[in-house]
Amino acid sequence: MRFWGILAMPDSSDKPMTITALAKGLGVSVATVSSVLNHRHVQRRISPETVRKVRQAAAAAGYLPNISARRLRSGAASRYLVLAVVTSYQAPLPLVSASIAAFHRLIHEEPYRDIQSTIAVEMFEAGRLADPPGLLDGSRCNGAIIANTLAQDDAFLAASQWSIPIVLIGRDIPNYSSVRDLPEKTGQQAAEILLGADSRRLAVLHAKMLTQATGGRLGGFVEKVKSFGAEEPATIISEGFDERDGYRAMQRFLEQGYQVDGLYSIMDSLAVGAYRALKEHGLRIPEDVAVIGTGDYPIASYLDPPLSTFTRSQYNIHEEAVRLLLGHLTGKIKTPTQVLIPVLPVLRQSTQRGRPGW
Amino acid sequence: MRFWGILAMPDSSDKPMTITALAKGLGVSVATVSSVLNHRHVQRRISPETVRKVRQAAAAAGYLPNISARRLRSGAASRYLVLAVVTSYQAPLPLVSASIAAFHRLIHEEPYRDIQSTIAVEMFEAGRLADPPGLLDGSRCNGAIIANTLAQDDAFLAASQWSIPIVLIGRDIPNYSSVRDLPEKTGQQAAEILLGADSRRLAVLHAKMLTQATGGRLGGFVEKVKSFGAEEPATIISEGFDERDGYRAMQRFLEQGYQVDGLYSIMDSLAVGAYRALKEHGLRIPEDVAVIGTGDYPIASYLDPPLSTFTRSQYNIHEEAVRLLLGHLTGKIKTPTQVLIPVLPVLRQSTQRGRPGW
DNA sequence: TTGTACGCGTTATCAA
DNA sequence: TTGATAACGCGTACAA
Repeated sequence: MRFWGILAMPDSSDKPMTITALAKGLGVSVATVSSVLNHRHVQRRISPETVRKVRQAAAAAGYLPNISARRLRSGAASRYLVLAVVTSYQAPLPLVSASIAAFHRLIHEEPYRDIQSTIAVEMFEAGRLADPPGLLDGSRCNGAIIANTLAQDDAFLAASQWSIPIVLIGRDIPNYSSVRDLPEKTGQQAAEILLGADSRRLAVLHAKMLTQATGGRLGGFVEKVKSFGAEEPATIISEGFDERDGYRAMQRFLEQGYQVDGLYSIMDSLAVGAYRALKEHGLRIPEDVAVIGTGDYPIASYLDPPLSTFTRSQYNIHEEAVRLLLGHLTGKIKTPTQVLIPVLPVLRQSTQRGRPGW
Repeated sequence: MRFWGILAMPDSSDKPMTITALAKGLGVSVATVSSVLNHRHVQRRISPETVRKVRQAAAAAGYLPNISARRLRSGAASRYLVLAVVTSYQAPLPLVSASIAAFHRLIHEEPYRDIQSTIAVEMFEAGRLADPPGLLDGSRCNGAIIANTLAQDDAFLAASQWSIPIVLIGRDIPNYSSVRDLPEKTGQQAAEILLGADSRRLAVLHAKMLTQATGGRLGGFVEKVKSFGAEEPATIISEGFDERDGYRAMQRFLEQGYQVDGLYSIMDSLAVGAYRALKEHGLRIPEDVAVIGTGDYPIASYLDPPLSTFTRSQYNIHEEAVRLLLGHLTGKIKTPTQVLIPVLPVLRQSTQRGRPGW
């Protein structure tokens, strides 16, 4: 009987298998094990019997190589930067790909040409940014972009000291570099546009979970409507962020008999769902209800009618964030830097109401 | 004189800066440098002067910590698996997030609970999968999912021997595990559906760059139309994959006076653009032109009219790929395994033509 | 207030 | 055909 059984034991306290342990168990040297596991046994002329034994033991023990050790040993490792995109499980994922795309685009540009890098995606439960290990002490990455934090996460950030450069997206915390837009401003503009389209019974559609960005838009919108002296806007709350969520929330709202002639959707995806609910209720856009979204998703201009919205600042935001992070890493930027991205309205047909000829 | 780390020195032969070199240059010990760089100088009671010197030297030299060494040293490192998602720059990025999402979802499920992992995103120029270093020899990751390969990449794969488990998405190569659907079948079904909707002047819309999946759909479609004895379908080729590309290609096609009463779009995103071009040309969907897409993007059912398409197998594909990879890593799966994901039509209004009452 | 030495898991070199 | 050992860069216990 072989004592490999130990290793397959689900007891999580046991150390992961290493080449050394494997070698000891088999009574051979680490060099032998290593060469077999790396297909170098031919050139090293290991006996077939040993090869078999090693392979079997490795498989039985569930051996997996330690990548950090391999990289360290390989030497090339020291030239690799590990850059992390940190986001919450609850956030819409396509936004992550905006950062990844920006990383890969920029890393090939001139000043960063000879940086070798790995992009890692780390995720945390919304509100529990403190959980993922190795972030603070820099044992996971050389630098990180952190997005989609909630208030608790921001508090954690404000209280933490990092040993690696960090760039925040969508919020501003003292001593951190950050990139964001002015969400309150966006909300205010949305209100102005709807009011300017002669809408007076306004409503705002947003997801249950609010970040600093979406919360800011909501706040700016409500505030502006009030200050205009108009009726306080109705609030339509969806479960999640996608089209279906928007559809359901809007449908429920209309079924309850609420009236609306101007709708601000905190995200374009929700507006897509709202479109359908409105149409199903026989309401015409923009004649009966003017609609404006946020984000300028690619589909916005292909909706029927084309959706008014605000520029897709996400792309710029992520790109600027990557630029900041690389700036910090290369020493070109030395102090915390805040970047503000303007958000501009893109007016299409969905808000052309009461203003023929626009 | 100062030397600049990784970046500023164009001479790529110089080694990156380490704390050892830093310490030597300053005439202090590595422990001192390390403690300063990790904010432990207070507890270690390093003199302010030394702290200042170390910080300045580190900044001047462009010192960046070696993450592999840190992870190795931290011990926790040995429990981390590095899992890579490998895709091409030219592929649509949201697909990447499908894999990442699947990883993060599954890694928290029961059998994998105590696996700690890092998700790395590696990208290559389409057709040059051989370029990114460290993939083959397993010095970058413990396992990888590879998607969006072109023919050249597939040839490279067929000829390579890997030291880590690999799962391919969308193609099938001997000795590899893979997950895919049957694209030819999808194309054939699309043809049947359009022909069944009494369309006879068919066209197919696809991007210039074809993968095994998109090429398969195209082939299956054309073949089926021919075998039915109908006129050979017109081919509409777009530059890229997004809505605008679809719009432009379709618009050009219609401007040249081509007639069409049934359109198969290889991807839903292209169909979104085609919708607008068709409407702008005064063509009604589905009365004048039946349309069917592929992918069941979330917006498909919110288009006007709702778009017929094929199930969004991407999600299942990526999830199954992750499952396979984890299976290989944990030793539960020992031999190359091929998984086929069925692709089912989702019939909505855009193909309800000539069949009132459907 | 600072320095020395060890070990993390690998692979390559040299020796046997 | 195989084994012992150095080295990769880092952080820290222990020593001074």
